[in-house]
Amino acid sequence: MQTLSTEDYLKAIYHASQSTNGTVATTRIANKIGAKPSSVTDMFKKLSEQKLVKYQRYQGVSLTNEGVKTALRIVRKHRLWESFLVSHLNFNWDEVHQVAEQLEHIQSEKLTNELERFLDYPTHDPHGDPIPNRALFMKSYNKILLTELPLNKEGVCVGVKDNSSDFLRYLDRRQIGIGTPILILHREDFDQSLHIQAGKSTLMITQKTAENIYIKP
Amino acid sequence: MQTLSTEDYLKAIYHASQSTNGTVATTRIANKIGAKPSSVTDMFKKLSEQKLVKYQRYQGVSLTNEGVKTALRIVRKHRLWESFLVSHLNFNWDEVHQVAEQLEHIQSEKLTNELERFLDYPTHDPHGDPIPNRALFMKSYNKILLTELPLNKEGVCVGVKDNSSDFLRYLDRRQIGIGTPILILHREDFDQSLHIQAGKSTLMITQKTAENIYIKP
DNA sequence: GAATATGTTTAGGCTAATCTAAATAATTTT
DNA sequence: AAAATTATTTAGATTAGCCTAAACATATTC
Repeated sequence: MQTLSTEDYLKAIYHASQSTNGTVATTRIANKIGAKPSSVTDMFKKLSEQKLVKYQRYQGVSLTNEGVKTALRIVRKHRLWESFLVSHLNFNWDEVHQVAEQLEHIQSEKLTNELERFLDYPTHDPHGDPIPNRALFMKSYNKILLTELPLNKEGVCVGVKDNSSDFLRYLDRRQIGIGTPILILHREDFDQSLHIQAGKSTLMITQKTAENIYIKP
Repeated sequence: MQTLSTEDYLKAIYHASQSTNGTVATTRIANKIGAKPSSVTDMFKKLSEQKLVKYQRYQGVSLTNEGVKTALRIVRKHRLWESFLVSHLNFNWDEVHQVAEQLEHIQSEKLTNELERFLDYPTHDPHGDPIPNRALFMKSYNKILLTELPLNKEGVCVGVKDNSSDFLRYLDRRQIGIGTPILILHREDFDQSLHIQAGKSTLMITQKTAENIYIKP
């Protein structure tokens, strides 16, 4: 049985390790969690005793198999709750994160599994991220960044990299969301800004925006 | 903003004070919470500083108006979640308590209010207890104990006093639930056991059982 | 490769919520 | 109303999770 805090650490380590092939540095987690590096070191030791991470002084941590499982159980709950909030409780995709951060800690296997059934076994959350199933297995689309989409080849928006409220609301205003078909009409060499067709409207977006949109070609 | 623990104390004090006209003794809360009386004394002092309770050494506590409001907000969440679990997630009425104890601490007004809308503004939870509305107002039936129902006068089961899983499952087996019409056919003077008509079946129940069933005459 | 900068850990403290054991107040019994 | 019992509070300790400041490794720069 984990505490709130250890669950937060495991989830943070899991997410951080996705982009770094396994091992994660102390400061990285300190920033994610909002704690000082010294506190993170303490927690690394504690998690290490519980065999949830492998830890060597000055070398960062990596999750053990048990640690990955625990993290995925939390990710599963987080994404199921986000889906519920959007599909049944009128939440917008930029509002769900904070509440799901609380709901992901609720301990009840029956609750999680029944919620999944009630939502009809969703495979992706409102931001396009894959939801682990009961066996903690998930498959993600093989997606690319919008910046990598060839000119005049149609793709579909299947996710976002930046989950901040600011970015998501910006996309709302541009009428870009999960499922929106997108086509690059022109790439401006000068500043890499893109002229795109998104759904029915054509519009201009910056490189920074394009770098945060995932596309299935 | 309250901690998990202060919320538990406020709820416990609220429930205890229902049967004692306001003031509640230290030991009473210690038993409810599962803590030692000395810990309860500490918490009473803390809640008193926050003006959520009135506390005088050796005289027990009573909730202030603010304290009552905070407690009712938690009761509201608890009962809404219980309703959700039973109506949409296939939970039985004896299984919901433990999970609702966790869900009641989730902080999001929007979540609570949207859940209430989604459930179509329920007035009572699966055990027949009234659900405070957004303004924290609730009205309960004027109900009596089954032991007080006159012979041959029909009433309807509208709640239970004992919420233990054992008792609720016993009622399930006897096919007694919220809404079941009940009639006392005969009262045995010797041991106060009752011969009753419950729905379509007639059966025998002990005085102890009858003392834990609420009836609207 | 020595000097500097950056990242990490250790040592020692703090707070919230709990505990045990002893002291004190209130209540009940004789 | 004194004695005995029960309830409550105080004093001092413990644990988890965090902090700051200082010490120590590692990485980077010259």
